[in-house]
Amino acid sequence: MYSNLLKEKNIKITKNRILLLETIEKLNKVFNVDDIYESLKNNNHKINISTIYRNVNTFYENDILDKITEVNGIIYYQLQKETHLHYLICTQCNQIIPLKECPLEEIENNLSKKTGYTIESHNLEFRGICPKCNKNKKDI
Amino acid sequence: MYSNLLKEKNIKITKNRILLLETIEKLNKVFNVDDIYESLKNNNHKINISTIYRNVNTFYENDILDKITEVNGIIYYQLQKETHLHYLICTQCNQIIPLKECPLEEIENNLSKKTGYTIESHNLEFRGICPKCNKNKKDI
DNA sequence: TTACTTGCAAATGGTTTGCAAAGGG
DNA sequence: CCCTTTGCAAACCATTTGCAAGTAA
Repeated sequence: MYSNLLKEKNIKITKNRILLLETIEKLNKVFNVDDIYESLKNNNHKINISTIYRNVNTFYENDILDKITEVNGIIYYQLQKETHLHYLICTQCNQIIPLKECPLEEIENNLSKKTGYTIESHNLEFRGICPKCNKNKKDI
Repeated sequence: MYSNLLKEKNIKITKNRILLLETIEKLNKVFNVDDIYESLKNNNHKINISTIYRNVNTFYENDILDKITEVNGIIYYQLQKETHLHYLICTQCNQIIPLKECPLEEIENNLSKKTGYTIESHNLEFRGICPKCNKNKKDI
C-alpha cells in the first residue's frame, strides 16, 4: 500500500500518486518519465506529463526515488532500495542493468578525509555494448 | 602545436579549432561549452556558440575529448589524457575535481564475462558537498 | 575548384512553470 | 473551507540544424 508510504513522508495522497508509484513498481527497472507515461497510456490511464515530472521530483526529494544517471538529456530513476546498486549501460540501445558489487565504501571514507568533502553518494557506471547490440552490429 | 594533432586526426585545420583547443588547454579542468564560450569572451574572441558545440563534438568523436558526465542537462568534457580518472562533484556548486584511484579493472573483466557485454568504459562519480559549500550552508 | 566550416536564426526536445479549475483533509 | 494538486499551454534552455556565405587545401 503506497498510501502508507506517502502518509509517512507527509505527501498528500492522491489517485495520481498511487497510480504513479504502482506503475513505477510494475516497471521494476531503471526508468525515465517517458517510460511511466507510455506504461500509463498502454493501460488506458491519462496523467498529464507535467504531473508525472512534478511527482517524480517530489518522490526524488522525499527519498522514494534515486536519480541514477542522465543519458542524452534524459534523467533516469529507480525506486530507492536498501541495497546500493551500480549500473551497466549499453551505448547502443541504452539498456540499463543493475549490478551488485560495491567495493567503494573504504575509498569513499579516505576521499572524505583527503578532500574535506561530505560525500553524499557515488555513482559507478560501466558502459559497453550488450550482447544483443553486438549481434546487430555484426549483422549490418 | 595543435595543428599537428588535427592533421593526425584528419580534421581540417581552422583558426577556430586551434583557438578552441588552446582555450580548452588553458581552462585545464573539466569544462562545458559555456566555460569555453565565456573564456573566449573574456579574451575578446568571438566564436559562435554553435561552432563551439559542433567542434566539441568533432573533438569528442575523434578522441581528443572525453565526455565526463551530464549534470542538470549540461554535458562536461575534458581533454583526453592517458591517465584514467574519476571525479568528485559538489552537489551545491557543481565543482568537479578529478581523482586518481581506479580499482575497477578487475571488476570490469569479471563483469564482461558474466554479462556478455563488451565494456567500453566506466564512470565513477562521487557526489557530496565541498568544504566551501559546507561552510556557506552553516552561514545561512 | 570543391568540400568543409562558420555565423546566424530558427527548430528541437526534455523539463519547468503560470494559471485556473478540481480535489484532498 | 483552505491549501495542494492537476491539466493545459506556454516558456525555458542546452543543444542541434538548415542555409548561405566564407575558408582551407
